[in-house]
Amino acid sequence: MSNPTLHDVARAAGVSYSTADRVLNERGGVAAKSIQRVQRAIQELGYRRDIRAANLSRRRSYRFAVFLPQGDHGFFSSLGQALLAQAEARAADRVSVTLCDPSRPDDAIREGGEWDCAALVGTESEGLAQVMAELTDRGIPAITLVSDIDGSRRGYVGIDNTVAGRTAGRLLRLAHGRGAGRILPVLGSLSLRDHRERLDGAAEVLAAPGSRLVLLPPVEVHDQPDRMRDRLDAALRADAGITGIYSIGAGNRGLIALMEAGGEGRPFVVLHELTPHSRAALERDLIDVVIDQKPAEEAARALDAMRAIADGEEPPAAVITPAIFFKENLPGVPA
Amino acid sequence: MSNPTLHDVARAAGVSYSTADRVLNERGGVAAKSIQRVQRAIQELGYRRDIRAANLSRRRSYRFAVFLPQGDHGFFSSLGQALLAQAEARAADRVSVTLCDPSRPDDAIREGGEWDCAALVGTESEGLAQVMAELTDRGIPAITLVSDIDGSRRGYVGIDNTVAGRTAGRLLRLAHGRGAGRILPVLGSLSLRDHRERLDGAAEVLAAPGSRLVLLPPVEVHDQPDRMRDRLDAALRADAGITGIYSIGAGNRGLIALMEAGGEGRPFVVLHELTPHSRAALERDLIDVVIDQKPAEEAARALDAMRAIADGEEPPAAVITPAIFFKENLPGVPA
DNA sequence: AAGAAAATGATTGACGTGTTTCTTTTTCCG
DNA sequence: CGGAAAAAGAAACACGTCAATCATTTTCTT
Repeated sequence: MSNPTLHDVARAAGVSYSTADRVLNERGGVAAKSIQRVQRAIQELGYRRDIRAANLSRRRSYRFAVFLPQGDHGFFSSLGQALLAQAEARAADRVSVTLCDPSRPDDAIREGGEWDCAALVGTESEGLAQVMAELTDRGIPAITLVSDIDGSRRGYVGIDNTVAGRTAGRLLRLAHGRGAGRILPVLGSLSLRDHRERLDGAAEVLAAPGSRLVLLPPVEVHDQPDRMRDRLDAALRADAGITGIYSIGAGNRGLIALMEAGGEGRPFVVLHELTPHSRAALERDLIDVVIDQKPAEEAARALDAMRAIADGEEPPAAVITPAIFFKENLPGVPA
Repeated sequence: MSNPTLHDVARAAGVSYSTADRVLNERGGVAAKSIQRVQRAIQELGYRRDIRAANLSRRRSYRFAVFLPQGDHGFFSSLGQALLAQAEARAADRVSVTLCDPSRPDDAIREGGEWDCAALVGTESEGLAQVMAELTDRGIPAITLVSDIDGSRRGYVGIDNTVAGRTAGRLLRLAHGRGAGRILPVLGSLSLRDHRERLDGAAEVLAAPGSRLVLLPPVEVHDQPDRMRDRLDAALRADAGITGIYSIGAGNRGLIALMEAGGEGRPFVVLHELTPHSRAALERDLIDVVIDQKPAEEAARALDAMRAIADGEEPPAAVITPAIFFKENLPGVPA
């Protein structure tokens, strides 16, 4: 039989449907002997519960919360949009997503929210620990996005930031051929785990045998475009030998503006996240490489993982391979 | 109402459930006026049929066929495995996949197969046109994978091969810095559309202003490792100035063997598809870059598209962004 | 062995849609 | 106006599971 039902299982086990159901759904009150017989029948028949029928019956819906920092941050907003778009696309599966601001712990939405799973974007913001505690308190499982967090969580969806850093390092080395150079890393803050990991990854490759590149001490710009512009400008003036820039975090508008003003002979620039700004900068040869973590895919995987958890399964491993964009391989604008 | 049912629609339209059903499923025998009223109600309530309930009711299953060239071709076999694995993962959605050999037109499987949708891997093989005719004949919709095909098909899932070629070109330019060089393209056959597109993409970038690279005439090796090795060996001996190789198709075991034997001072090598061989070669510094079209993702998108078509929807656009792998950013071995 | 407790069986009505059959109402046409 | 045809309604069963209730049987306890 291609698709045995629970009735078939019950028959094969020599018990009633009720008993099979009690075993399957762990309702208790079943003799050990019967449990074994049912489980064996499940094994032998290769029974798998029809999730569609089950969800239909229990009027199941998937209510997910995503705690996403708000504000002027291109990547986060596009991740938010991708999440909402994905939820819309899965409306037939009764998936809904609520975006929450982690920095407002007493958010009304959060008060009333009854969620089946939550996702935390792992920037070490103030409210996040509080949110985690609250979720644990209420027994709501959580995964992390973008950057991992220590603590009890059920899975991580996002890129491997160390690998991303290594990628940047490799690209910088490629761009320098056999020549020497000085690379300036710019990041939001050293206290952010994802930034630190990227920096470490890059450092590893730049320090490897055969490299004639030097990684300078990182500049912290707190993801702010103006600060990015000022600090970077100062650093470039102070050290005329800088041949490469690795922008690890956000605030790249400031970097791009500087490159635009800078004239020819600019350093080789690698940065993260494909946004309208960075895309335009690539096209205009103001920067060289964009490493993108593909918010759309990340959103899809995040919902997959949260759904699996809500269904009581193990979330699938979801390490996203970041995309590398040059001027020449930009994706077509979706029609 | 969050999730209106067809009953709700019927009530809102002031007709019976039967009539609403007749309109929804286009069974005919409904007055134009009623059709309009029902459709308006669907619009206003934002009704969407619950596909799970619908599938449950009609005992729906998704039976897909994939026509995949067999034989000693790492990528195709990993794509095949990925497809089967994906089907297994979606067993709960009643998805099943049958792999067929396009070069055996009288295959027993193919004879008896009743499929809801098919996928054709678009290598211009002999049997493929016949398969397409057969499918059209039977009214089975089809999509293309890996390489597009002209003709009546409902969608394409895979990478943009022209963009992939441009990517290779850009990487080769990067690797040469401002220096000059001669690039040797190696491909299966110029009659294969995907190979041609990749070559064109690379040519475009290598011929762009500022480039000091020359793209040599392509060598055809018909995806065979020994031929790859022989032809490539001959070409490298004939032209000592070759500084880069772009391997567009398969048969890379021959290339890798040659690089291994070749000693130091080898050219910069870009090739396609991450396989155990190419991975090992990257790790051992025998080649430099692998452009991968991610068979697992391709399989997932292919099933998404086929399912959408089987459900009578428009398949989602699925242009996959190829991954670029260096030695430094190889994905971890899945645990 | 009687009674309590535990285990099991039997049955029922959802969930939202598909599908069929049969009846009733409306519309059309000569 | 009468009859046929078209349109609409009503009802039932199915799909596989969940969840609850109630009746029955088995097992355990004293």
